[in-house]
Amino acid sequence: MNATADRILDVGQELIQTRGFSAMSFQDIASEVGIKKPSIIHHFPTKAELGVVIIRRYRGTFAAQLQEISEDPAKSSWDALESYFSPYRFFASTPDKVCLCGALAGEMPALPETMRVEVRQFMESHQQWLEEILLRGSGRGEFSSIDSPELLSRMIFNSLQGSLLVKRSTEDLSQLEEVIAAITNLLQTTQD
Amino acid sequence: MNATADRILDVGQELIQTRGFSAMSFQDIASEVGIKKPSIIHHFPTKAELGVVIIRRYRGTFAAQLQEISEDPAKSSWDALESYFSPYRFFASTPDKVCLCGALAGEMPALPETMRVEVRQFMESHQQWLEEILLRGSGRGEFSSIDSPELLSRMIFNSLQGSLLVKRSTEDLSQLEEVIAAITNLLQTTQD
DNA sequence: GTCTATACAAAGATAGAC
DNA sequence: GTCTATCTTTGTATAGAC
Repeated sequence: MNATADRILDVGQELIQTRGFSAMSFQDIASEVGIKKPSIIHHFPTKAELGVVIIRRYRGTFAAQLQEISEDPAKSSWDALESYFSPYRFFASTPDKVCLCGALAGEMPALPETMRVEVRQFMESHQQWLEEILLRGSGRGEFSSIDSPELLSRMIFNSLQGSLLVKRSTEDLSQLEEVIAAITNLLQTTQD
Repeated sequence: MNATADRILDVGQELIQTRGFSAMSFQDIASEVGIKKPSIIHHFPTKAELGVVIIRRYRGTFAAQLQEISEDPAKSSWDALESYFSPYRFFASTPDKVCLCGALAGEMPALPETMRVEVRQFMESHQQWLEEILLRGSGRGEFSSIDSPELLSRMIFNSLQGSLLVKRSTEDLSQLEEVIAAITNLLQTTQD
């Protein structure tokens, strides 16, 4: 049944984002969905395969959104950047939810290789997208002139992911907003 | 025996930094140290208590180093910042080692409260130390004038922790150096 | 202080009935 | 497609001999 499979993916993703892949079990998912453990295994034969499907789905929705944002002629580079911040803002508004791939990055050594590949691709595609937006915004004169978009895109990406990581421990939900403010200042006033 | 307890702490910390607290077991430590599981429990009755002692020790050595750095009259604010980057540089040079508390922050929801308290204090003390260095360096004219040291200290701290997190997934060890370069540029040229 | 032996719980996974 | 029942492994932790 497709609806059940979708529920399993939804609940599984939620649990990874709040507790982590290692700490999440088939039993947790089963209880939440309202079925038994073996029913999950019927849809996803191993935990690793379930993990891979969850990440692929997550990557897919992000990829579609990022493409839409960068191809929208009505959006300035500032708009594009704001759109990119949006999911981080959502995660930051919750006490313990983080980016799916940020959560998985924290337990890379414990993940099966099939999942590590997916996480790596997520990271690389996001950094590349950011780099393109920076390059474009700088070229159009929307952002301050940027010496190295590659370098700056990494700092931005790392600080966003880092904010979610640190937020979980300090429970200070304002950290992300402060990082975004710092990034904004940076793009307005400096020649990096 | 004190030497055994120290070995347990060393190996336990190493395993948390490379694999994570949940993924690490008494068995892993025992094998590495060369003793049996119950011998560990004789020194540290529960996994939570072992975790707390490891974090306290880590916090302690960092606290001593940070105090020494900021009180050294021979060190400029740039020197202090460079010294602060040093352990991150070391972690970044390894394929999968991260800051102990960065690793633990990734699994906060799965940690016992006694450990969460320790992690939170680590994060807060580091951000505060950075803020003081920024304030001092800005006041002395060593750094560019900084509008909000609190805001900037958070971005720097989050981007450093984020670099280690992301490095693990991309296996691109140069990420941290690029972030440090961006921070340096920022403090030299901009009024944040 | 370290060991053997064991208790107990929970994990991922399989077999087979319905 | 979902279930009950079970296997196997691994985890934390305890009891008690040496």
